[in-house]
Amino acid sequence: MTKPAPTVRELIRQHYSELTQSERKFAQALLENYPAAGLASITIVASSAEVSTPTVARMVQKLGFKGYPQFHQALRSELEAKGSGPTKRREKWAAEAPDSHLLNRFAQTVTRNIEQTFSNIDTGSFDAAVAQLADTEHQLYVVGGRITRSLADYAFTHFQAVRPKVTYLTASSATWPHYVLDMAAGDTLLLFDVRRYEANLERLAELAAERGVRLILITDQWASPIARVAHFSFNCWVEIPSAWDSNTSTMMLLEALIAATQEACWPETRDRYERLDALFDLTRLFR
Amino acid sequence: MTKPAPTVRELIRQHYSELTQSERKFAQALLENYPAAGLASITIVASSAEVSTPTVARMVQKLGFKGYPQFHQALRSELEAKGSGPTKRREKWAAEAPDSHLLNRFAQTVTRNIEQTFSNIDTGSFDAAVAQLADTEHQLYVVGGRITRSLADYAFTHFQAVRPKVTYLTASSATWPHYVLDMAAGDTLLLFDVRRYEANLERLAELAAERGVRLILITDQWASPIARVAHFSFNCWVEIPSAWDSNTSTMMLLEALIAATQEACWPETRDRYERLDALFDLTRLFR
DNA sequence: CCTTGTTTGGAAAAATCTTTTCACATGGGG
DNA sequence: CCCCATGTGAAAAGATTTTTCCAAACAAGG
Repeated sequence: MTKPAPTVRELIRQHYSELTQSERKFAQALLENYPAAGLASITIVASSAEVSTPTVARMVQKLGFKGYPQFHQALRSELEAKGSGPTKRREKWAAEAPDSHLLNRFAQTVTRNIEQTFSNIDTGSFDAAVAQLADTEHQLYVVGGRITRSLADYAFTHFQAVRPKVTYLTASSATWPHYVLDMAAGDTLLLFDVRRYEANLERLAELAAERGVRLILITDQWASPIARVAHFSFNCWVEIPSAWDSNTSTMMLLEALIAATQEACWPETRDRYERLDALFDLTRLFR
Repeated sequence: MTKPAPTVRELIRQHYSELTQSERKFAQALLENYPAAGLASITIVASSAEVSTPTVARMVQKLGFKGYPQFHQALRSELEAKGSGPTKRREKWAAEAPDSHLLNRFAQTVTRNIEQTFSNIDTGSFDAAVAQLADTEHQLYVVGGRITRSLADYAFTHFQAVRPKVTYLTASSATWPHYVLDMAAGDTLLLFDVRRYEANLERLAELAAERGVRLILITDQWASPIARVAHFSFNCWVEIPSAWDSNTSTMMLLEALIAATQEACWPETRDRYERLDALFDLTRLFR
């Protein structure tokens, strides 16, 4: 069984009575700004607590560390543990299944990907991209790669319901130039490109960018080369222990964009949904 | 007025397109364990990200720092500012965004859906369904509804890579009888049907069931009527505060099925992937 | 006022870390 | 197929940090 590894904070409390005056001065400074005040070099840390370097060195040894680097390392480990701590780790996902069941392992990995994806979104860019997607004055084009084509398709289906002037660039890249023909400055192109990145897509992005089209790129954590010319790019963590990549986080980000766009386009969108429903009812009558 | 001093996270996003491959590798490592992963010495940080020391040194200069110590200092300042801020640290998804931001609300709802979905999966059925999907003796058909068509398409793309004998039933339900013609007992039909449930799909399911085809249904929490004739059904929680349903949990379940099927079909699947890669390389040569 | 034991910080030596240089590797373009 | 541009890491050079040592300062008791 492994020992619980006491935190530096606990160690200080524990050894406080043995500490000398200067050492206590440093201990106070550290506790008042924990743990940041202990993460610099010993010289900086010492001078900002207004004690000498050897005082700090002696003290960390009293706490049981071999030297300052070990003390430093301990603080960092604590911080790291804390970083992954607040995220409520679900032990088991599928009810009565062991942790080792593929379902649980898969759920854990993908959840981690989702967390990473969302915590790395810049809300400013997100809002700006949504404003772009909600600009119904201009055309919105959607395109995806070999795998992400399905996501582009999903995006198209929903955006078409949310707003007018949406065009889906078909899977066959041979026809893409036809679409570029009609692209105008101010239009928006929503691209999906996860590895392995496709040269055709990149070329399309360049052509569109040259014509003043605003590019919104949804890519993976390693970033497609298109990121260079895109106005907004969003990175999705997609890696799973498998021969292919998981697009659950991609899907979730896409849906977030759709939800935000819908909100931005309200109430015109509500009107569209009502008309759409009416149309579905009509097709049912015909049958 | 002092400048807002961008965080290192922001700097990385901002300069991401200029970064080289190894630099990105380090950037990823840092983002995944932020900021602890950047608070050690440059040598330690570099080796734990599996890049060389100069790579890190060059990168921090690209970010605008004079050297590694300045970068280190910036990270510590951020940490310090965070620690002295409001102690009430609620779980946030998008960094530095208020809880009320759509992104965070959306993430919370969808995460709840995912939890519900996965904790309600019966692992026995899951394993049995996977065995069915991995049965390469028989044909596998995939079909989806108006919205879930994209998911069916995604499923098709991946299952086609994993195993032979996979057929995608096109969007146009008028042609579905043609496919039914060739369905045989023991074949598998993977159906997606979330509300609003489609009569065409139900009719197709009945026809297939009559012919001894095994039905695997992926539906929503309220269950499509097809569940009555399906051999396995999986319910995905899809409700979000919106006019449409979220299919992130559906996507995740689908990917879990693909991952499990891939594992069940190994090593034939590996062989297929290798051949697929070779074919892609060939098409690149043609261009 | 002296003595003794302890604490403290300056300074130098030792160790470590950071930066720069340079040669090799890699991959795209002619 | 070769060449060139760019990216990468090994290693040396330089800078900093960590540690050790020691003398000065200090407090308490005789």
